[in-house]
Amino acid sequence: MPTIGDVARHAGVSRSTVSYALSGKRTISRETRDRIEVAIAELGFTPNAGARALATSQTMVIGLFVQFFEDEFSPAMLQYVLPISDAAREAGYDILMVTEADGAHAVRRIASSGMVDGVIFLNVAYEDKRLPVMRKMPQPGAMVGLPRVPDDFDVFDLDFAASGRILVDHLAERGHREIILITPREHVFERGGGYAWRFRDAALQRAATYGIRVRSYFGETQQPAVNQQLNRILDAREESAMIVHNDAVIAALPSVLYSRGVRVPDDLSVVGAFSEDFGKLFSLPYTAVETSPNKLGRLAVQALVRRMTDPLGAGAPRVELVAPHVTDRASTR
Amino acid sequence: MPTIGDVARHAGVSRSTVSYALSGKRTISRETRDRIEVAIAELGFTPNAGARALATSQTMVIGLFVQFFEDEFSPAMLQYVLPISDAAREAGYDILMVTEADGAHAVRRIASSGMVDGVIFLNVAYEDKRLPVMRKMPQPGAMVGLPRVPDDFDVFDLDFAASGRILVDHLAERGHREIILITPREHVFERGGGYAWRFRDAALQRAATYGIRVRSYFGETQQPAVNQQLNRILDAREESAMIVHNDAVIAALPSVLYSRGVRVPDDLSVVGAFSEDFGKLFSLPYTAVETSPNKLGRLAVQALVRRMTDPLGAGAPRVELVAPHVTDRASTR
DNA sequence: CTGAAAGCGCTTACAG
DNA sequence: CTGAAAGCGCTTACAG
Repeated sequence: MPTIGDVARHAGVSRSTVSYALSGKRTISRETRDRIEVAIAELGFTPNAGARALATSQTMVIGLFVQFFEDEFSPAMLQYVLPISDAAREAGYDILMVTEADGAHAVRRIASSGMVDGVIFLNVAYEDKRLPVMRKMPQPGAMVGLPRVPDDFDVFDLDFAASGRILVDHLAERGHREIILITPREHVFERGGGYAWRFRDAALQRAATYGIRVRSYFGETQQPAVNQQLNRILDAREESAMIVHNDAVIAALPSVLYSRGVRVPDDLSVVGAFSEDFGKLFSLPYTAVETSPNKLGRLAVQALVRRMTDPLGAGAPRVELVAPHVTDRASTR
Repeated sequence: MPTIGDVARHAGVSRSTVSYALSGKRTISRETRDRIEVAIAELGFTPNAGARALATSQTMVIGLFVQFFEDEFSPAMLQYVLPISDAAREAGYDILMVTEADGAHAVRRIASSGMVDGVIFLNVAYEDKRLPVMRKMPQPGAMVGLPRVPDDFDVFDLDFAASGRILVDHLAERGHREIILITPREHVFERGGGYAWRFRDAALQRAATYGIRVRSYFGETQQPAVNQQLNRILDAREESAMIVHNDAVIAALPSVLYSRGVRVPDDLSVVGAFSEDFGKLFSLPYTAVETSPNKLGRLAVQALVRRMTDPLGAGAPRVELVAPHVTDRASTR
């Protein structure tokens, strides 16, 4: 591969002049610039990224730390990854995607070796092991998911508490007095998936203010357990409505209801929390809180880019809980 | 961040000695090694990746070029990404994931700037624009998907022709004489998604040898078109069996069949082509050719790593079409 | 067993 | 408007 020295020789100028022509950081005469451009084109020159990174202390790479849990439903994650990748590219960054099981270890390896200018953590837990490690690193970080101690980082998440309340409100307004609530798996609560209890606790509390009775179940995540559990729950059902905060369960719901001959909303009102894309993927005809993975991912990138390019001007790190928005698909009565 | 010079000073040795202690490329006395280890631990030193890359011409990063098409079903892609990421890490590599729409342009940018030691392309088309660009680059590449001209690259794909045949055989053996075949969208054929016609053409040809009549449809990819089309097809159905080579259609099939009261296999035999994980995700109770994204991804990584670490010993690039394997889920009669 | 020095390919003050 | 030189943080022949 040709180097900047090859280009300089070819164009009959110094290496620094080529560099400045590339960066535009000082004015170059018309003829010199032309000669350099010709040389670059003829040699097919591209600056070496490693050398540039070494000289500038900037890699133009963002580390994206993905965390896959067995107790979660995998397609949900991709919805964050793609928009983040696209938004990063628009801002001139590439994505180093890290899926290592030991997230904390990976963070240390990647960040302290200077492979990235900043990091984004997906699926941040209440007590996330990656955060204390990252705090010691010089790069900034943006989180998707609300940790117990967010300080130092820009944090973005859906307002799950408000989401739980708004769905209870939706059912309460329509006269429902008894509701089934299906939450994430119990293990998600135990390992500190904050979204799980923020949603559930707020929903239960709100229901209490209406005097609504809620029967709450920890939903399954793997087939065939999902269908079996759903059938058991429906066998014992006395409620007129159902709130599903569990991706695997809501994805399986249409076929289970079909097979039982339960009609929505005539026999049962159903609401959930999932993104529009997720709903399309599984053809879900249910009114739901839009979880906005697209928006959250892009917000994280924007905040991170701001902080990487202008550390001082970016101000104090902030926590932004995106307000829920209900997409009415007429699945309640 | 501390540098190797800081470590050397702290340990009272030269920088080269620290480097050799790190790499193990020459013997270091017991005491020296201990002092260096202490210094590294106390300072929290990690070698700078950019500097190392510059000195060694090795980044220990693999470029993963993902291509999302609107006419394909997105969750399928993630099934390749994860195993590839895991396999790469096991071999000591990180993954730079590139989702840029203009794949050819991205390849040039990433490869010629030396950001990666090698590349993997997913979802390779028959005439893939990324390949001619990559051929001019010094790094090796591995493909998932069979291009028209594979030379220079290691290529891995499911043997889609054999897959089409084996499913026809499966139905023929059970006495079916009239079959519905649902293929990928027409646009997939037009833009050169080779897997589409390799499967279809082989299936049609095999069916002809049995004297089986096949009615072939280009399947839809987006709801609600998928369900509408399926209902139309089933309204006009005279066939006793169905081969589905279309992710969106097979995912939607259970609920459509439920809603129509069509029982599998009593009323209709169904076979498909999808991975075990995909089947679980959508609870698909259908006999199918396992598409083995896991295996294909890992094969690509292994071949690439071999070629990156031992360019000469790796031998000539090879094309490996993985033989199909049918997972019987008792959906045929 | 260890060190001094050159070199990887860039960028950017310093000088003119 | 342009160039010579130092420096980024490593690795690795060369020397002893």
